[in-house]
Parts: sequence; structure tokens; C-alpha cells
Amino acid sequence: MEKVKDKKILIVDDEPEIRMMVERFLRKEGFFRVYTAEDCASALSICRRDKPDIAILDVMLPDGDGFTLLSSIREFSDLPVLFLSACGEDADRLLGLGLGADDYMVKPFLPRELVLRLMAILRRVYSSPVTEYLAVFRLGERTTIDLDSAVVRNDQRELPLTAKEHAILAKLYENRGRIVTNDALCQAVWGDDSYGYENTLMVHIRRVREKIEQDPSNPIHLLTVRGLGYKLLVKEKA
Amino acid sequence: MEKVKDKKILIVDDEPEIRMMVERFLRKEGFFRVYTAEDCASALSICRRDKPDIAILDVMLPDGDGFTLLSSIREFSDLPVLFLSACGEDADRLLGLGLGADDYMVKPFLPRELVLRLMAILRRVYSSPVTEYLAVFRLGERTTIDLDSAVVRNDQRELPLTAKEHAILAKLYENRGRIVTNDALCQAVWGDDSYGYENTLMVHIRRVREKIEQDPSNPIHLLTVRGLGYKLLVKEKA
DNA sequence: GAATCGTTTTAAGGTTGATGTAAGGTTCTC
DNA sequence: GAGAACCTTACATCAACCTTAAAACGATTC
Repeated sequence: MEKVKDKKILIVDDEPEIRMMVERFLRKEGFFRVYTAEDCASALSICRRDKPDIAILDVMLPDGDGFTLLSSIREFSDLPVLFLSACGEDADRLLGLGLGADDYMVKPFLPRELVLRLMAILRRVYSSPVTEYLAVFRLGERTTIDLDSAVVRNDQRELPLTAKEHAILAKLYENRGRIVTNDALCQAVWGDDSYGYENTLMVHIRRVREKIEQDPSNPIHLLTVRGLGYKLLVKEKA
Repeated sequence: MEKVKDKKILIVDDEPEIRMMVERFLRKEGFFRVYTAEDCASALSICRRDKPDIAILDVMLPDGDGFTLLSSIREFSDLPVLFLSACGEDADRLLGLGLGADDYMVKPFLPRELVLRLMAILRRVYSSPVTEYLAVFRLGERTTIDLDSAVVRNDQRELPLTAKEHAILAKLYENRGRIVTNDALCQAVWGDDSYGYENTLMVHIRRVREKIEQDPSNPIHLLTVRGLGYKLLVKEKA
């Protein structure tokens, strides 16, 4: 369980004084993973690269405004956002909150209040039992696997996965790049009392390969490691 | 318990005008499970008995203050709390937020902002990604579903949805494209203690299919994924 | 408080495709 | 070249799911 103060915080503000003031205060409060950005472009790239846990956005920025920035972020992420702005007009607050911000503070502000509000958001976001998200990922140029909807897209074809195939792929994906022993796989699929399913596992592995490999008899993604187990090679998240 | 607007809201305020004003506005906004209390004692008993999903607390109350009330609530519950107070002093805000409130608004306030802030909290706490506006969608050329008014339009016909059918479709829509397990669906429809409704669920799924599919026995929108659950395929927002 | 109507649940029989079994084949390792 | 580990295929089975009808429920009206 990660502590709230281990969370990565991104500060986006074009005024250096504000940026540094907030950063210094957050560090003093015990947050040690603080990033900053001074325009939309760099903020976006940081969001994609470093995946902060929460962002503090200014509304007026040199290359755009915070509202547009939030919309762009929302296209690929559910990142918690707190607006910190000199624009305290009713319309601005409503707009910001309506766009899906988690809070909206008006400058000048109490640093202490900022921290408390940040923590209120982080508490909720990271204590809630986040819906067990699985994954969508890519095996090669031609193949993607969507565990959430249990389908494999191979070239143009869309092949559904059965329950066991899904369980096998989920376990392999959980340990992608590493070897998963037959025992571990059996246990993941049939539960604790899974002795005697080795052969059945093989049959299912074959079925999975028929769906995810171009040539199931010469697998390049789901590999056998003789004497040890199986291994799934994943190219990237997609 | 899918939509944010199905959540139970408790309003605690000793001034009847405020209480009724907030309540009326929330109902107008679509929240229909609103409770009120005018002192700490009754607020506490409501919290224990009816377990609201979020509370709006005034700070000054006839038999104590909102801060003490929050502390009492925190002894047995993690209930999200938004303070709504005439006391806008720095110290009050810091105290309220420091005690674990999720937000703190100062009177006078914009009703719309209250709703947006409530929804921001509910979104995080119950991580229900669907916003209020997305509840009308299209399944195919012929079929649209309107969850707001609970009707299905299939060809020219307009079919009303029952409560259970609505709950099922809401849960499936919330996870559109992804598999929803039978357990999750039962829980969404019948609450936490939903063991033993699998068969009933099937019957309801059949009824839903009779409304949204051309040929209910060969569904193309609401699919069964054997061993995993059900999946709703949505063409687009409409 | 009985009658009505729409909704929900129960129950029982039917269907089907994912799963497990088994038998024969292949490849690797020593 | 023998033994072990793994692959491949086809088939039968049974749990998971479907379907239907009737009973139970609950809200509304007279």
C-alpha cells in the first residue's frame, strides 16, 4: 500500500514564483515526487511519460488554457486534477469542475489548504477499490489482446477468448516476459487443487496459440520453456 | 447502484430555507434519494440507519457543530463529506478539511457548483466513470437506448424498461465493450447480498434482449461470454 | 380489503459449446 | 536410440446458459 505522500504530483503554471512556491511547500509537507511544467505542451508530454498521480493546473498558460489542457488529458487518462487559478469567476469555476476537475482553488490561496485538498482527493482516488482493471496490449504488428472484453484481434479477424483461455492469458500477462511454471498456471486457472491438469493445460495453450499466433506450431509470442513453463512476450501496452 | 444520481445524499442544516433549497435543487438535478436532518443527533442516527453515500454538513448546528459531527461519523464510517458553511474563515476551512472532509464550500454558494463538486467526489469515491450526459446511446442502425427516461427505441416501436432491466443495462453500459461478470451484474442490481440471483438475472437478460435485439435468441448487442459474463456492444453515443 | 395489473422471482426442462480425456505423434536431451 | 517432455487431434460430456410458464409480489384503485 503506497502512502499518499509517495504520489507523483505535477504542477503546471507559467509563473516561476508560484511554481517554485508550491513545489517547495509540497516538498516541505513530505511530498518528494514533484514535477513541474510551464506550458500545455510540456505538461502533456509529462502526463504521457511519467504518469503523475495528480496534477495542479493553472488556467492561463502561454500556449493555451488549462481547460483545453484538461480536455486533452482526459482523452487518454483519468488523472485527478486540481485547478489553481487567478480566474475566480463563477463561470470559470463551473467550467473547470464541469470538465471533470476534482477541485478548483482561487489565487491567492493558503498553501496549507492546497495540501489538504490534494490529500482529500488522493485519499479518495487511491483508497477506492479501483475496478480491477485488466489490460489491452499488443503482441506484435498484427496481434492485440483485450483482456477486458476477452477478444484477440489478429490481422483483421476478431476472435473471442473462452474463460480458460482468458485465465491463462491473464496469468501470463501478469508475468509477461517472465517464465510462468505449469504449476502456477494450473493454479491460476483451476484453483489450489489443480494437480493433474498438466495435459489439459497443454490443450488450452494450443488453443490460445491458434488464436494469437500466425503459425500456432511455431509460436513467437507464447513460448515454451522446456522443463520450466511458458512465457509470454509482449511488445507494448496498446 | 450505478449512476451517480442514484446515490443517497444527506443534508444536515438547521436553517429550513437552506435545507429545502438545496434539497429542491438536488432533486431538480436528478438526485432523487435526498435525506435531511437539522441537528447532530438525528444526522448521526440517519448515518447509522440509512447509510447515505455522501453528506452535506453545515458547521453551526443547534446541538453542536459540524466538526464534532464529522469526528463522530468518522468513528464508524468513511462517509464522504462536503461542508457547506457560513463560516468561511481560513481556520474553519483548514479545520474542516483537516478532519477529513472532502470539500468545503462557503455560503452564499452557487447551487450548480455544489452539484458539480458533489459529483466530483462521488465520481472518485465510487469510481463510476459514466457521466450524466452519456445515458442516451445507439446500439445499431435500428436501436437506441435512453437510460435517462428508460426507453428503448427499436425500429419505430418505443418500449419502456423496467427497473431491473434499467439497472442491468446501466451496469453493462458503464462497462460497454468490456465483460461484466454475473456477480458484478447481480451486485449492481440486487445489492451486496446478491447471492442466488443468477437464474433471475438470466430471465431479466432475456427480457432485455427481447427489447433491444431483432432476434432475442441470436443476440448481436448483448452477448454472452460463457464462463465470464455478459458484454454490451455499443455503436456510438447518440 | 378485494380486485387488478405490471413486475419480479421461482422452477423445471431443454440446449449447447467449452472443457477435459485420451491416444498417438513429435521433438528434445542425454 | 531411448526416455522424457511436449504437441496435436478428435470426441464425449456436463456445467453453464437458455427458455417458458406459472406463481408470488407489490403498487394502485375501487
